Amino acid sequence: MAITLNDVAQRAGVSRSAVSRTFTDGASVSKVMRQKVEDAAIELGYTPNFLARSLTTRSTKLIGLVSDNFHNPIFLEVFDQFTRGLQDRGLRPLLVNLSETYQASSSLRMLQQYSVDGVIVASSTLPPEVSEAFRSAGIPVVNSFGRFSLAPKVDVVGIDDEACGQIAAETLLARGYKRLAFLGGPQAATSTQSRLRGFLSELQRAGGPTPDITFAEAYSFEAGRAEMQRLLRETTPAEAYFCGDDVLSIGALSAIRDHGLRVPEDIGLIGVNDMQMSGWQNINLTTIAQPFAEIIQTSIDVIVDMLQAPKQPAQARRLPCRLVERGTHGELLETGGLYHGLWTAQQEALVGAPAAEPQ
Amino acid sequence: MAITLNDVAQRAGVSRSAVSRTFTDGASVSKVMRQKVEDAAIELGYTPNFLARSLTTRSTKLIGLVSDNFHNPIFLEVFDQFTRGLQDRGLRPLLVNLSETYQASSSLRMLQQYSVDGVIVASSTLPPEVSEAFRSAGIPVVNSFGRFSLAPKVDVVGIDDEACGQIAAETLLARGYKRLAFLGGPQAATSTQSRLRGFLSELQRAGGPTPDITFAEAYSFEAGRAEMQRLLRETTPAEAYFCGDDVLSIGALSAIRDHGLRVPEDIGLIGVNDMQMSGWQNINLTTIAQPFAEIIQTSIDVIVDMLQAPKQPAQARRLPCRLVERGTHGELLETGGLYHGLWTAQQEALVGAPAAEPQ
DNA sequence: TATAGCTTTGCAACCGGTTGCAAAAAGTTA
DNA sequence: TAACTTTTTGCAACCGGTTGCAAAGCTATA
Repeated sequence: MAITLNDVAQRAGVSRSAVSRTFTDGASVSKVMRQKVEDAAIELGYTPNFLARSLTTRSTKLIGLVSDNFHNPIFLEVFDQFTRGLQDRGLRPLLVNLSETYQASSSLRMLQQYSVDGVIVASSTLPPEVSEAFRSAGIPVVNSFGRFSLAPKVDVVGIDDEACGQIAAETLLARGYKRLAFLGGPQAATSTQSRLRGFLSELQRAGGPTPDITFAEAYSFEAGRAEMQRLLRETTPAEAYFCGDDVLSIGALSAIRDHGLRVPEDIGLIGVNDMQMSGWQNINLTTIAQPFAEIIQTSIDVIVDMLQAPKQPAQARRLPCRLVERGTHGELLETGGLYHGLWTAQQEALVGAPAAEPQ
Repeated sequence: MAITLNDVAQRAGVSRSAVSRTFTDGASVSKVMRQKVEDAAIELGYTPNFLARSLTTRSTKLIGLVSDNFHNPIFLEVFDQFTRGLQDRGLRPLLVNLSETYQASSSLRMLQQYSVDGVIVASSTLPPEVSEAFRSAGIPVVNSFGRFSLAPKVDVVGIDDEACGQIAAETLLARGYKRLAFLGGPQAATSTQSRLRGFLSELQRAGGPTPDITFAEAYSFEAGRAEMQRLLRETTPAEAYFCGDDVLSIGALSAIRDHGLRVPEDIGLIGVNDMQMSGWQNINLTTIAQPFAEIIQTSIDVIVDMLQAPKQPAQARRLPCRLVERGTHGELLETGGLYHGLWTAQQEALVGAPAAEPQ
């Protein structure tokens, strides 16, 4: 059926090893030998079988890409960048969809059976145990979009969720909003908790108000919309909301408008992520941008390094996020220039400098 | 390092074949033997190596999932459903991102090297040659979202793009719009051409107007917005537009609103796809729904069948699409009930009955 | 208890590659 | 040309499994 090493060897009248060496970088083959083999290979249309090769080389170039975020539009961008980044380095993503019905443990076994070289867990909502299971099994793993910690059990690349909450607090305070609120993602998600913590601590530090706190059921349009509808129906709405993420913000936005209120005049809104859609002119959401490209690039770098030198101590890396001012928060109250300069300096102090790594 | 067959055999005091048989369905092993082996396997934490196995069984359970649609939000839903559907059948998606910088031919070689059992090309924009290359290489392939043809070279599962254009024409005509226009996706895409053909033929049949015809550069928000901006600036806009797809419609929508016009009062709009976002209350797009779940399920069925009995003659399947009426087209002009009944009957005649398959 | 028939088991070859080792070939130097 | 290096090559074992085949073990029947 398929052309094998043997076929080529026979055709070229050389040994199997010679053919193998021709297709192995750094192996010793003379010019004329290489020529003979390549001619025969081209003639027969031979390409080496990676999986057979992997048996002896112990490297498949397969990377498990596991995620459970198949409903947040931002993840299409994430998958796009991951697949391209991996391809550029000669690695192949084996995609695992870890929705609730699928046991994380079965995905571990499955990826073991395929001898993946490493695993990228791309999710801000999966529990850390998922990534940790891979590490205990001896598989290099990096948790992208995971939560920062000083002594992480696995490598993590993400943003500084607390700083993110602080930026939101500063921004809204500076715009003069008095009654603030936090409309978080799922309460159990670690990212939600950290952002809330940062939000609260900055409000307190600045002597700001105590915000209302509620949580949406998911990082989704429907959940954001439903929760905001409930708030508008059952409570006196706050002047501005710091929302769990962009898609949730957009849901909240639609509820507010349906309720006859204007954004940002009646209610201000600030999201997190800066997905492409947030920049669409009919959405135009003020948001805190995650540096997706950098997170993904760094994650791939980390995995590639681990392939070469496994079992370094795990590190958590946090990358700075930044405010993207669009149309869903109020205008400056103070002179733009002055305030803005101040704010930028503060922000840099907070998140701009590389975070100190644990030991 | 990893536990192998040999380790288990030794531990259980049996032959290697015995261990292999224990983990192979339908092989002959006595109860006590199986017990011994399973005990040892559990004790050591053994799982068989799929790739080694694939060498002899010639089946990797790997399916190449090839796409270039990493910018259209609809494809997140598509990937979600494909990965789950494949997982449910014990297959693993090896993802290939075929953006323009990547040669289709290199992806063929790559998937050959990984001995994939089959390939799903999920794209409405990739040229048919991409899928055909896989088939010529002897790899089972199905082109999801591909164009229907009477004598296809590869299996195709998609919608009836012409019927889709007809539905759009009927719908807009029935709403009383006089000046119609087609704002297609990339002119080169086969889906664009077929939808246009259906749109025109139905207009002609019904004695409708001759529409303006333009094309956006891509199926994207920006492209739709840019093209609609140009139309508003340089032409007298039509009363209603049949747009290439939803994301493009949303771009057009934003341009129209920015231009101070109302939808649907000043301009009507109808898209294609019915992606989740189109149902969001702040978008609320009238659109022609593609039966994504069915297309994906069918595609997987087709591939699975081919794994068992390869090299049937290729078939093109087209699944019916249906109108989803929301807020971006005008109200009925005739009495809702009567007209609506008529329309539904017509629609069923057009697309409801399974299309006759080529021989 | 001997015999036939079925089930279970291990041996050894194989899947498509890689690689350590020693022999052969080629290149250097005197 | 002989002796010594260095490079190239093939042999054979191995990676982690599967499987055809024949021998061994069992059960049923006479």
